[in-house]
Amino acid sequence: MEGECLALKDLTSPRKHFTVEPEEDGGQSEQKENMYTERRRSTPLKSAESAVPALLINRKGATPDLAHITPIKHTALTEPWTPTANLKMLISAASPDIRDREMKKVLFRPIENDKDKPAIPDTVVDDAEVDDSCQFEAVDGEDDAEKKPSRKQKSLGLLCQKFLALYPDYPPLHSPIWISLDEVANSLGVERRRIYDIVNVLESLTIVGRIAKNSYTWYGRQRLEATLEELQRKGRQQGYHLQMELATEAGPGREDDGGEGDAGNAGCNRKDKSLRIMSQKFVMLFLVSKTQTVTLDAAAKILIEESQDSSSHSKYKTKVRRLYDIANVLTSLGLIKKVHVREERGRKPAFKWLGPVEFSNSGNAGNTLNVAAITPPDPSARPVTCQDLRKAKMARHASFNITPTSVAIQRQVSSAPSSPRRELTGLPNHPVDYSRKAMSSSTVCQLQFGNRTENHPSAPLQSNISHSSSSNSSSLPPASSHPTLLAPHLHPEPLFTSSPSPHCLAYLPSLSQPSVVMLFRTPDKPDQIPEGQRSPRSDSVDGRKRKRDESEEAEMVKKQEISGLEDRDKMRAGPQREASECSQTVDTRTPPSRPAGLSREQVFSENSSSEHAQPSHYLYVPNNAGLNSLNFLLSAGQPPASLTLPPSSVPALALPYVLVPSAALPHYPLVTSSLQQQGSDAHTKLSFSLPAMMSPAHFMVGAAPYSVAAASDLSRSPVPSPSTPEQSRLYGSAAGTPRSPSGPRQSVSINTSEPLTPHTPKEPTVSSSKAFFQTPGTLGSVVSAAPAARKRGSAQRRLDIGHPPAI
DNA sequence: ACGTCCCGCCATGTG
DNA sequence: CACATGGCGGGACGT
Repeated sequence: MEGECLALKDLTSPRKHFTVEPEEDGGQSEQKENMYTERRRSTPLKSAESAVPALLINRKGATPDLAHITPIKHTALTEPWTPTANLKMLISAASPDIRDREMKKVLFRPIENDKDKPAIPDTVVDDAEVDDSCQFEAVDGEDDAEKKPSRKQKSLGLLCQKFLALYPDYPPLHSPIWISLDEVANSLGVERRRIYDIVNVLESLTIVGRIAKNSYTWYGRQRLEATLEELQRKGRQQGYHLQMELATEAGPGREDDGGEGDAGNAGCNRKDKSLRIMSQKFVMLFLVSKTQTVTLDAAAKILIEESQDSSSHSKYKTKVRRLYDIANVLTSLGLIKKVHVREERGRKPAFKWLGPVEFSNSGNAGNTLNVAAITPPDPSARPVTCQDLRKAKMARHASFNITPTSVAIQRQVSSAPSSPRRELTGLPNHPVDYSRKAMSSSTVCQLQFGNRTENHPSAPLQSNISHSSSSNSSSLPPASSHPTLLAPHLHPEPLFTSSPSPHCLAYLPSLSQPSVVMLFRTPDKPDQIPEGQRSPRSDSVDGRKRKRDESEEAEMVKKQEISGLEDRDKMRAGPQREASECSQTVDTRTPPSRPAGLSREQVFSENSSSEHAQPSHYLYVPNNAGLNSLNFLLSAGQPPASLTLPPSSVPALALPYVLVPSAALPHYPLVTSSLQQQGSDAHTKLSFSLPAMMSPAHFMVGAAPYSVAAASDLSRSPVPSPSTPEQSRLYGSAAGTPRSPSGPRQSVSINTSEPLTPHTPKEPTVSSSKAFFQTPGTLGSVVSAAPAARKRGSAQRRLDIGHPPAI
């Protein structure tokens, strides 16, 4: 026993955390509870404690128990519990160094980062506050553990640290580490209930994957980056960034909006509310946030359907509670830290993201990248689900709730590590890099990025939305936004899968800051795009597209189901890979000025050509100009669109792309439409009335400094609209503006008018659009399989992947 | 007094 | 039905 325990301990704590942490912490911390920092320290302590056989033993019983318990899991590896030893081994094998470094990084980073953060427009984060502290007491050391652990000592954050300490951040790929919840609970001396809380959050980040009933596989941080990237993508698709803005700024009240119709979403199953999902959503908020700081309040509101109504007040409280649980775990992971944001009203508790934001993943060369890489890589990726946001918003009307959709969340079960992931981001080496921040500030410009594309059918599938919702638009406030479509995928599926987004973004780094080029690709229909772009020829046809889409969807659906049933991993892998192409397109460097656009465009298109994925439209934002000046390049191909377009457009046919001044856009009304496709989905989108545009998928804006731009993407909707070509949606969101209070962005409307573009050097803000979003989840449901609905239960997920719970 | 959030009841799911 | 999960919120702890 002891040995065992010890082993664990050893493994865990010692090396990594300790060393590093202490140092840092000391400096800063003040008090907060669980910071990762603390963790570091605490860990040791804890570990000690826990380590101490006594503790464990106590709880659970004799050592034997432990033995019993444990055995199971590790077996896989080789030995049973002794495994601890194994673990150690693994760990060490894993390259402790790396881990350590990482840890260090992490640890340190935060601090640095914090400082960086510039002020934010609206909210300011107090740096000062930030501290991490370790307070926990780390202090006490060892012994006391037994003593009476204070409440803090029993905190989820600490517990999580202990948990994390048991396993290597980067376990060897081949040898999976099995985790038995019972064992862990025993070893950590806590009730299983608590372990569930931790594991659910970890699962949401693909740090662990569920295998079966009481067993999980430990993935460590290997997949983390990919997962985060995926979450970011999804978050953007969902329009969370918009929401964030709204929420942030606006007070309570209005944020909403949203939703619309889909309605569907509602399904709130247990699962929907699960910690896991909530965790993903919460993380998404950080990833799409310009400031990377999310207040609890905002998060709660966004995550709740209704924000704060009175009625919902209790909900709000509950949500906040859960967010604390999640935050504690994330803090332990070193992904966030607690800060306070000053707002008009006063200060609010908030959390700042310390993890990577930009995944540059891809960074690779520029562009390209592999999106594919991204997605495919891990199977495990988490399913995400997000959805809800919109719901939340929508919530306002009760009506929305009505439909539930199912979600299909299935969880994937385990995913095997199967595919080799790509490195997307360089994971391999260093784990996470938190560097991004730096980047943002300094580097800036290049964001490269990737894009992904995917065309893959899968996406479509997901997309489906409930029909019902579709109608929505009317229901909503006009403005609304709803919609985006988002991909339905969201939820249920694993991120990856869905993820592949349809669109590509192109970011042109080269441009100097100010200028940005956004490429929109139509997600859905890849086919079209390519064509259009390449040659002036028109493109095609909507009809065709649609069909395609539809068909694809159908396929997708099937796939999903299947996959669900089987393995998600597979799914992911497959589909995703395709995506990659888009990314290529961009070059990093493109010429700066706007004009360049054309050339680039082509470039892009070509690259992308590979599949369909090419961007169909480009949004070019000149440096100086703000959104105002945005020009849209539409591919000539677009069908109808051209017509509408203003002058420039006209030529469209002839030209591959049409540049549309932003100014012109206004003329075109934005429309939200929901489309339905075949039965299944309806999407709503925002678009200009112009036909032409496509739906863009994402665009990125690069701007300068600070980080990242926000991107928004849109979703994709595959569907062509029935009648119109509305393909385009816009969104706008751009990044950057610092807005302060400013604004009101209109929701839907695009930013065009707004200033967004410019990212100011300051911070990027997101743009305005808020809009839409929809619930992802709902959509996801696409599948609709009805059957599942009730399943929601936890268990099910694993097992059932396939089902959709729809409600 | 208030922000956090532990604790564990008990609903939901599963086998 | 027993067991596994995990939503949920009362109310305690910390400050």
